[in-house]
Order: sequence, then C-alpha cells, then structure tokens
Amino acid sequence: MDEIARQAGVSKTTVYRALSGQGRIGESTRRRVLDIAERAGYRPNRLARGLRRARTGLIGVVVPGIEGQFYARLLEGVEKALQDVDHRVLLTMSRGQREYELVESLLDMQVDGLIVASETDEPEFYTRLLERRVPIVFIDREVPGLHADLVATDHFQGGVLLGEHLRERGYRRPAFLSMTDSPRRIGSVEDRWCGFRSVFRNAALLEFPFVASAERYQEDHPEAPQPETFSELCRHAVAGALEPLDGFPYDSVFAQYDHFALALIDALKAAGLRVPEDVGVVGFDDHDFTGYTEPSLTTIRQPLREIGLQAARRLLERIEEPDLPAAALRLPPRLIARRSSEPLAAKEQP
Amino acid sequence: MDEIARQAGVSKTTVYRALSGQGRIGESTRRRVLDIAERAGYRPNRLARGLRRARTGLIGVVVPGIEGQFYARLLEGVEKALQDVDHRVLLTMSRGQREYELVESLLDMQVDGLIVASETDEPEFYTRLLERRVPIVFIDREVPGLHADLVATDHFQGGVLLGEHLRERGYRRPAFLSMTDSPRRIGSVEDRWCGFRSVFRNAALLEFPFVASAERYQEDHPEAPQPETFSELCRHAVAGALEPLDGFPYDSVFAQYDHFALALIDALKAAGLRVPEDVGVVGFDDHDFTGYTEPSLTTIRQPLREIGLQAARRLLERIEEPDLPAAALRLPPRLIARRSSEPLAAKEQP
DNA sequence: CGGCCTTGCGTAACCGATTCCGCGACCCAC
DNA sequence: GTGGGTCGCGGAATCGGTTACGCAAGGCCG
Repeated sequence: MDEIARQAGVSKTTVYRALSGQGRIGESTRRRVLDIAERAGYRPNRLARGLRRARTGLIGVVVPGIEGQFYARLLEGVEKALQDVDHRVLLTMSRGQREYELVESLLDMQVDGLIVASETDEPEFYTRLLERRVPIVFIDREVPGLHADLVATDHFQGGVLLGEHLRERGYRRPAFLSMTDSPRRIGSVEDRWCGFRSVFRNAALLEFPFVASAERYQEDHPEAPQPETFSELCRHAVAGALEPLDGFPYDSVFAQYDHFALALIDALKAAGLRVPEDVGVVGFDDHDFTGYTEPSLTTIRQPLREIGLQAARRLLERIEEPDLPAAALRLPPRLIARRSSEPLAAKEQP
Repeated sequence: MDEIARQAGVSKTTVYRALSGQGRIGESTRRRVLDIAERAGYRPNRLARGLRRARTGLIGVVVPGIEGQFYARLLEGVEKALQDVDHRVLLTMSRGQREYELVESLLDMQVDGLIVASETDEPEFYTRLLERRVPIVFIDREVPGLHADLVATDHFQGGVLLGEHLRERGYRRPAFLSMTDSPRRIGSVEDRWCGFRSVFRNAALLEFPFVASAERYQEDHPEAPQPETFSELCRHAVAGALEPLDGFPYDSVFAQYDHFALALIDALKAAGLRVPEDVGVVGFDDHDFTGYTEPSLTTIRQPLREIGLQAARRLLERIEEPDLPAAALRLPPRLIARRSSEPLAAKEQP
C-alpha cells in the first residue's frame, strides 16, 4: 500500500479510501489509485486487516475426524455457507482427544467464532468460553447444562420413525445397539433411545465397547493389530458385543450408526442368522453405500449438509449480534426403508 | 503483553524474552514475568506474530469436496501431519469451480504454503505461483508441464495390478470405464489406463459423462431432479453410459472409482447380467463399504492417509528450504481381491 | 464579506508480537 | 585503573491495513 501511495503521489489513507470505498475521495484520484493497484497486482494482507479490525473472517471448526462421512457431510455444508460470505474454515480434528488444546489454538489465531462438532463432554471449558462471549455453535452435540446454540437432527423423531417402522413391519422384540458410553453420555443417542422407547416400551439395550477412532482403539488395545479402516474397527467391536449373548433373543436391532449396522449384519450372518428373515436391522445415517449392501440397509437420513449450513449461518448471526438468545435447532430426519427390515409377514409366507 | 509488562514493571521486550525463551534475560525476571502471564491467562495473538514474522503456521488446502471419502482420507493425513508440528489447515472446497479465487484468498490470508488436490488443469495459474516461489505440493494430480512437487498413488502400478488380477482369474475382454474427460485430462486415470493396457492390449474404453459434484450435475442438467448423494449421481451417469450399448460385449470392467463400480453393478443387474458370473467388476479406492456390498468389490486400496501425510511433510520441507528440487513421490497401491471378480473357472464348473 | 458547511486529502496513532540497536552496570585482565 | 567483554534490559521501529482527527480550499448563505 505504501508503494502504491508513493506511485500515485498520495497518502496511504487515500489509497485505503480508494480500495475500500470508505470515506470521501475524489473520483479522479480514486480511479488513478485503483488503476495503479490493479497494475501492481496488489492484494490486501488479511492478517493485517484482521489484526486491526479484530475480525479475521476465520471460523474455527472442530470435528473428531472426517473419515466417517458423517462429519464430512456436515463440513461440506459449513464450508459452503462460509464460502458464500467470503469466510474461511480453519479445520482441526480432535481424534477423540486434545479438543481443548485445539480450540485454544484456534482462538489464538483469532477466529471470529467456533463450530464444534465433537465428542467430549466436560461443560466447564465451554462454559468459560461462553462467558468470555466467544461465539460458538455446537453441532449435533448437546453439552449438558450448557446454554448454547445447537443445530442437530431431531434424534428423538429419528428414534420414533425407526420404532414405528419396525412395529409396522411386525417386529416385536427389538434391541437398541449402542456404545458402552451412551446413551447416558451422548445426547443424540439418548434422544434416539427415548424416541424408540416411546414406541417400544420393551426395547432392550445392547452395548459394545466404545470405538471412536483408530488412534483411540490403538490406545485401548495396544497389542491388537491396527484396523485400517473404520469399518474394520466396528467389526471388531460388534463381534465383541455379541459374544456374551446366549443365542440371539431379539427379532430386530436398531444400530446407532450404519457402520455398526453393517458390522452387525456380518456378525449375525457369521452366527448363522439371516437378515432380515431372522433378524431385522436398521441403522442411522444413510451412508453412501447403504443402498448397495446385502441386504440393503433401512436407515435414517440426517440432513447433514443442511445442519452444517444452518450452523454456519447461525454462527455468523451470533458474531454480528452477540446478545442473541441461545437456541436449539432440530431438523427433521427422513426414513429410508430398504430390505434389511423387510416385513415379518413376508418371511412367514415362503 | 503491554499489560503484563506493566504489572511486572519491565518492558514489553523483556516480557517477550521471557515468553519466547529468546535472548538474554535474568532468571528471576523470567520467572516473575512467566508467573504473571500465567496468572493473567495470557495467550499470544498468532495474527500479530504472523504479520511480523511472515510465517503464520497456516497451510491452505484445496480439495473439490470431501463427501467422496477419497479427499476426506487425504485430508486426515494432511491434518495429522500438520497438527503434529502445530500448524493449522485452512480448508477450502472448490466444488469443481472457483479454484483460483480460493487459492488467491488463501494467499491473502498469508498461508505459508498450499496443498492442492483438485481437478482443474490450467497450468498457467500455478506456473505463476511457482515463479513467485509460493510453496505448493500437489496431491494426486499431475499438472501437465508443471515442474512441481507431487505426491500420489502409483496409478500405473494400480492399473497393472488390476489387469494382472483379471487376467489371472481368466478374464479376456475387459473394458475400462472412465469419465468422458479422461484419460486425456486426468493424469491419474491416464496412468491407470496405461498400466492396464500394458497387461491387456485389447482393453476397450467405455466412457460416460463427467460427474464431479451435485452442483456441477445441476449445471449440466438444469431441469433434472437433484440427486441427493454422490452415489445417486453416479448411478445416473453410469446408466447413461450403458444405454447406447448393444448387449454387453465385455467380460469384465475396470471402473475408475468404487462409486462407479457399484453403480455399474446395479446397472448390470438391472440389465439381467450376473456379477461376477457374467461380468467381473473391479473398482478403485477401497471405500469403507466395499466389503459389504453384494457382491463384495475387488478394488485397489490407495494409501490415501499416507499420501496426505507425505504431502504435508514435503510442503513443510519446501517452506523451510524453498530451493529444493521438485520431486514426485508415488506410493504403491494394494490390491484388495473380493468376490466381484471371482475366477471364471469357478463359474464354468457349476 | 464573515460564518459555516462540505469536499478531498494528509498526519499520526493503533492493533500486538517481534527485532534491531544500544546503554548502563558489572566483571575480568592487563 | 582503564580497555574490552558480557549481562540484563529498554526504546523505538516494524509488519500492513485501519481509523480518529484535523486542515485547507471552495461553495453557499445571510
């Protein structure tokens, strides 16, 4: 800018006025400066601007990882919404740990706000941040006792949809396959459980060891061979959950994620059970391939992209208007009925 | 920092020396300053530091999108490697357009370097950037005529592996299913084609309309209903590619991505053909679900995470040492043999 | 014609960390 | 006891935009 000012024979302030359109400036000067800037290939330094204005156009995003497609789709929505208003995503992956460090480092970089879609559950940290008036929007993750913005799928409704679906199709003894830590710890799964139970009072709870990431798995099983993909990870975990069972006393299972559902189907097949003839299975997420599996998987499609979009928009609003009351936005999920929950009626008329 | 200096009764310079460990400073002063800073919850402003040092610890990353799992896994590797050295990822998604604008905006933010894993192919833009000595590492994308760092799968080798696999299993009339734009435009697919042809001289080339993203699809087919997932997108495209065919004259198909492979299998089934009995199908990528599909999919597992890691490391090296000669790193892929390419021998002995 | 307002532009401070330069005190040796 | 060196520290400039303030010229009004 100094250089341009010199070339145009004006002050830096005037250059600024020409470039920004702010303030009073003569038309001819403006043109001349703009012309010189253009010719010089001038591009503003966003760091310097951010420093002075205390606004960087940077949004910090925290996710556990993006291999699981779930967070990837969310992120697509977030990035899209932010790109539309010329903001940038500063992305970090917590991989089930170090979440607070990462958030701190994002704040050090002077992000304008945070979108947190992660898994830890210590509210104190975020309480302090909210007291400091750091704009935060949580995605799909209700921090207990925290009065903050939230955008999520209506998980209760998802539980209801699947419950009603199974009931309509004639299933009567369903199980709810979950991780050891939930439903107490993970709000979304808790909500699904409540919705599901509102349809099936007698639903049983099946649990298996918590699996978040390859790193985490490696920590928990230091000597086991490292699974290469998330699918393999789930397969190990689900197999472990079925082992202690004496026979398989359920006629259907609501698995919390499609990965678990597919792993379960594999485990059931290995145990000599047919899906859906002996056991119906439904998942949650509608991953890309669930239409191609054998059997194809009945599942819930969450409006992930939309959630990301809304979360980003909400955050931008809050940055503009820090005093907005905190609100939760729950978007409706959609049932995708496929073969893995084929009606019992069908199997009883061979 | 001024505040801390005041409280400690020293100058800002001294505070800096205490905090950074740089320069000469008395032990007692150091302790006192550190103590006060700790108590005040001081955190350095990375913007200011970046401005002064011309080093931000920010790395710009450009990908088309991350729903397709391919870029998601790459990104996992990149983020991991950068996190280890306390750098952050500034993520942008080009969605098949606006790539240059995005790169410019990343540079405005004073990123230390760029990792580009995207799809456009105009070398001029990047030539200029390289002349300006902007550190760039390309991922899985050879820009023609550009002498730059590259990290990729050894696609030629991948083509060879699949070719040999099909030949060993008895297939003789293979087709190479690709997008209209390739293999001329996309280097990786071109390489696979060469590798595949080095095994099967008579391999045929099947093409279908290019599909990159929902946005792009919508542009090309403004009045068609918007597919909701990438799978659906591929299904439309592949179906279109098979339509003009008179019968199906091939005994096997090498589809360039697992998504295409699965879409193809669906299309073949719909046409009354059995996979792998009538037609063997192999894919490329080893997506998360390809072990669960019916039939399970033979494919190539690319070391995506590793590619991301190496690319990030390479970029860091180049940032430190801008005069390094440009190099291409091609990592070996791995064949994952599954049912979709079951030996012909098996089908001929019923 | 003097007071007042608008226009067009410049000066200097500022954001917060970093860095160059240098000064006074002190130690050691010749 | 004086020259040379080290130690501990401060002043001020710097990175590149942004902004508060103010000044001179010119027009308009009473």
